[in-house]
Amino acid sequence: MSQLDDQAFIHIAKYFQALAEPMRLKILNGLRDGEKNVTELVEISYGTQANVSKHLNLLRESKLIKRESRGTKAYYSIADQRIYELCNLVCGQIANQMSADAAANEAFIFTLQTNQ
Amino acid sequence: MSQLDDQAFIHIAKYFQALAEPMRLKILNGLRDGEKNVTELVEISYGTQANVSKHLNLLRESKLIKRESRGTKAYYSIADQRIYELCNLVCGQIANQMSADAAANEAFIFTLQTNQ
DNA sequence: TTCTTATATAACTATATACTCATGTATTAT
DNA sequence: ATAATACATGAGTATATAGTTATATAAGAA
Repeated sequence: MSQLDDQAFIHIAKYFQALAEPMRLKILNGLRDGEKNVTELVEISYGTQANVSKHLNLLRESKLIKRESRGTKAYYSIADQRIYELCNLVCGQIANQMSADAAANEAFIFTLQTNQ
Repeated sequence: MSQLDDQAFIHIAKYFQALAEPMRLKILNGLRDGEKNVTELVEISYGTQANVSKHLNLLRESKLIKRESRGTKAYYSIADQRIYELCNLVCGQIANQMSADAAANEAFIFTLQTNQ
């Protein structure tokens, strides 16, 4: 396998890594209906301000979200419309439809096939 | 956010976590054209036998692949046909098409939209 | 049985990262 | 200028995990 491939796999792995954290999924889910500032995201996610800020920074570095500073507040939103496909897959109503012990994978993959 | 949601996010995050590792992506990519045994996967991935075995076990626990023991060999394959969609997204020819410094994210998301 | 091949796993190390607490910085209001 | 609000960030801790090395297990061959 070429070094080119290796780099590709590293890139893609990092992409998934950004999505591999419950708090970050919560945050992305919270951004589904439009931009929110940090305080709002803290409330939604039941996290601490410091921790949410860090996750936001990581998501921004991963190009999943973008930041716009207005006054004293920082508004975050999905960076790229194309990401909505993924955000739908990951954060959609699936979460609500799922029973606690039903495999999340099932719902997730099912949605991947049918939602497009 | 309900505890139900929390559980869902945890499940989905674990799912992504399984994909968030270059070696595991290599392995999954190696399985695209059908089952392979451990030795073959070791050769493909340029990993050590012990390490590949561990990744295979993790992928199996995540239900991404399945194992079939025949004789002294263990053959692994994609566990669920539905996972091919994802495997396509992640491990497809994109890797070859990408230049080393081009953002992997771009190619990945583009494929998500067009590849179905 | 003994040897070889194929795979799994235990012990260990190194690194990454999620989290908390405290503090820094920037913007607006008084 | 001072205070208050909103956010970011550094230091430190705890945990998870990728990797190596060495060993265990299991099946087939000699």
